[in-house]
Amino acid sequence: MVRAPFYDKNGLKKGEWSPEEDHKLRSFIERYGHRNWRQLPKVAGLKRCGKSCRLRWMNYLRPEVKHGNFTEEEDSLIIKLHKQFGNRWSAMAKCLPGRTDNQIKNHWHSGLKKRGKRNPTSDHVKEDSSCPSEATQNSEGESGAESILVDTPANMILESSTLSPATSSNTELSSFEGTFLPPAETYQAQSSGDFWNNPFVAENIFNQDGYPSSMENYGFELPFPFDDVYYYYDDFLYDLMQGHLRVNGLKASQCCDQWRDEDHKVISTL
DNA sequence: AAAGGACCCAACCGCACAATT
DNA sequence: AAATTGTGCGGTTGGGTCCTT
Repeated sequence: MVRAPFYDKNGLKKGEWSPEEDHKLRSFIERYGHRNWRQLPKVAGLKRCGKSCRLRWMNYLRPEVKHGNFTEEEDSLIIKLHKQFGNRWSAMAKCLPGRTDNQIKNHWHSGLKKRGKRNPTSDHVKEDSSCPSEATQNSEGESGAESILVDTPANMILESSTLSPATSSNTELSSFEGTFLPPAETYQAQSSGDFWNNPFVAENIFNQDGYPSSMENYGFELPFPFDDVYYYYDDFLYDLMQGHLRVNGLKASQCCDQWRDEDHKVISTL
């Protein structure tokens, strides 16, 4: 159904996502959110580019994404919205809760297009006040749709990078469907740790099988294979440790310069 | 039953734009 | 102000499945 997995010249995996990769990505985002897609795969231990991770999450793994056939109601709404928005799939997606721009685009090209042309006045859906009108669209761009999105609790997951239930890392996708998600503030309070914002505590980062912790000797752990990422390890760690990581109670930034100067041997002295 | 065309959809690519340095 | 980086969007592709002949 989808492209067979392969590795590009940079060693990044392309093509179909394995269940294990899905699990890693989902677990990581549920726990730490997504602030920086480019760094995320490195930290989460995925051999994927950030763009690929973002796409997988946005189009498939997000708990609020509906999987399954479009209803008649949805079909009619899409036809109507297409008249209003043209091929602006993301704008249309904002009016169809649980549907992604990619889903709508695919669905349109796989039949609805013909139906829309064949039966141009067939929409039996009432005027949807949650979507910006043509006039609003023209004068204010997508602002109307944006405000709707941000106010919806389920969409907090999109707007906030820090949310995530700290528990459910093993939950299957289907179990999320229809789940009401509390606001982001609640998640932050419940979360076991915010990888991107708060001082990082070693125990909070998962160190999965197959990803040995090369920094264990220094009192903290990181979740990816040392050998695979060593070429960017220095810069990445430096950024990572700017106030986000504690080693034996000290902010990593306090020892970072020393660590560099002494060729990475410093931390044992702390 | 087999062939082949149509359909479907996940994933990729390139571009544009906003934010940051 | 210019360059760089990160993100989002729309178009396209690859390949599995379904349907028709």
